[in-house]
Amino acid sequence: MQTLSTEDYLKAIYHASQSTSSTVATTSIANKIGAKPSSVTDMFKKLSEQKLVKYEKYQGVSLTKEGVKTALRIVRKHRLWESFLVSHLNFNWDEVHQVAEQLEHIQSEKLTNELERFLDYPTHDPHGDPIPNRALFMKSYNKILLTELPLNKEAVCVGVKDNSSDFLRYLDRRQIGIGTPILVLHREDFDRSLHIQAGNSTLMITQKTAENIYIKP
Amino acid sequence: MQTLSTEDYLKAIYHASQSTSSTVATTSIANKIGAKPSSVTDMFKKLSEQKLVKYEKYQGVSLTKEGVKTALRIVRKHRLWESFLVSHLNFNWDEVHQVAEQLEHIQSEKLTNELERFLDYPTHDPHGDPIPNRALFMKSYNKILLTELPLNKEAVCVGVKDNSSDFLRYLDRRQIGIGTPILVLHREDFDRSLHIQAGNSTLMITQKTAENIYIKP
DNA sequence: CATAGTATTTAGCCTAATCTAAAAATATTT
DNA sequence: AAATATTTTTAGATTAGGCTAAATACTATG
Repeated sequence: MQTLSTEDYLKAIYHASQSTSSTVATTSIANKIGAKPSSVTDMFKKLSEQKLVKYEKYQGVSLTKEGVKTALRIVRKHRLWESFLVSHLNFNWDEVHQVAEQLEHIQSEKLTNELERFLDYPTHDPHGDPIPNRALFMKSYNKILLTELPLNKEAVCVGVKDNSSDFLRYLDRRQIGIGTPILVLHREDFDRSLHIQAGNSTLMITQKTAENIYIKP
Repeated sequence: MQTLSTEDYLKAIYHASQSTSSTVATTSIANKIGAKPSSVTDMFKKLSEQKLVKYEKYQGVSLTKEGVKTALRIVRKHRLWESFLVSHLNFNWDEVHQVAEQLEHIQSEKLTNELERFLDYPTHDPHGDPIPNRALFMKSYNKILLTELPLNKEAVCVGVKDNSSDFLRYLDRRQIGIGTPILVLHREDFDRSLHIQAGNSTLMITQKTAENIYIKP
């Protein structure tokens, strides 16, 4: 049984290790958690004693098998709750994160599994991220960033990289969401901005926007 | 903004003060919370500084207006979540308490109010306890204990006093639940046990059982 | 109404999770 | 490769919430 804090650390390490092939650095976790590096070091030691991470001084951490499982259990809950908030409680996809951060710590296997059943076994959350099933297995689309999409090739938006409220509301205003069909009409060599067709409308987006949108051709 | 612990104390004080017309004693809260009286004294001081309770040494505590509001906000969430668990997630009424104890601490006005809407503004939880509305107002039936019901007077079960799993499962086996029509056929003078008709079946219950069932004539 | 018994508070200590400041190790640059 | 910069760890302190043991205040009984 974990404390709130250890769960937060495990989740942060899990996410950080998704983007780094090597071990996860103390500072990167400190930034995610909003704590000082010295506090993170302490926690690394604690998690290491519980055999949830592999930790060697000055060498960063990596999750053990058990650590990954614990992290995935939290990710599962987080994404199920986000789905519930959007599908049944009128939350917008930019409003769910903060509340799900609390709900993900609720301890009840039955609750999680019944929620999943109630939602009819969703495979992806409102941001397009895959939801681990009861066996903690998940399948993600083989998605690519919008910056990689060749001209005039049909594709569909399946996710976002940046989950900030600001970015999500920006996409709302542009009427881009999960499932929106997207076509790149023109790529400006000068600043890598794109003219795209999103749904019915034609619009221009910057490179920075394009590299935060996942699509499936 | 309260911590988990202060919320637990406020709720415990609220419930304790429902059955005591005077102030709430240190020991009674210690028992409810599962802490030592000395810890409770410390917390009383802390809550007093925050003006959530009125506390004078050796005289027990009582909630201030603000304290009552805070407590009711927690009770509201607790009972809404219990309702949700039973009505949509296949929980039995004896299984909801523990999970609701966690869910009641989730901070999001929107979540609470949307949950209430989703459940179609329920007025009572699965145990028959009234749910405070958005304005923290609630109306309870003018219920009485089954021990008070005169012979052969029609009544309906509207709540339970003991919320323990053991008692609730016992009632399940007897097919007594919220809404079950009840009629007292005979009262045994010797041990105050009752012969009652509950729904379609006739059965015998002890005085102890009867004094934990609320009915409305 | 004095005294025994119970309830409450005080004093001092513990643990988890944080912090700051300083020391040590690693990384980078010249 | 030495010097400098950055990252990480250590040491010691802090806060919230809890504990035990001892002191103090209330309550009830003879």
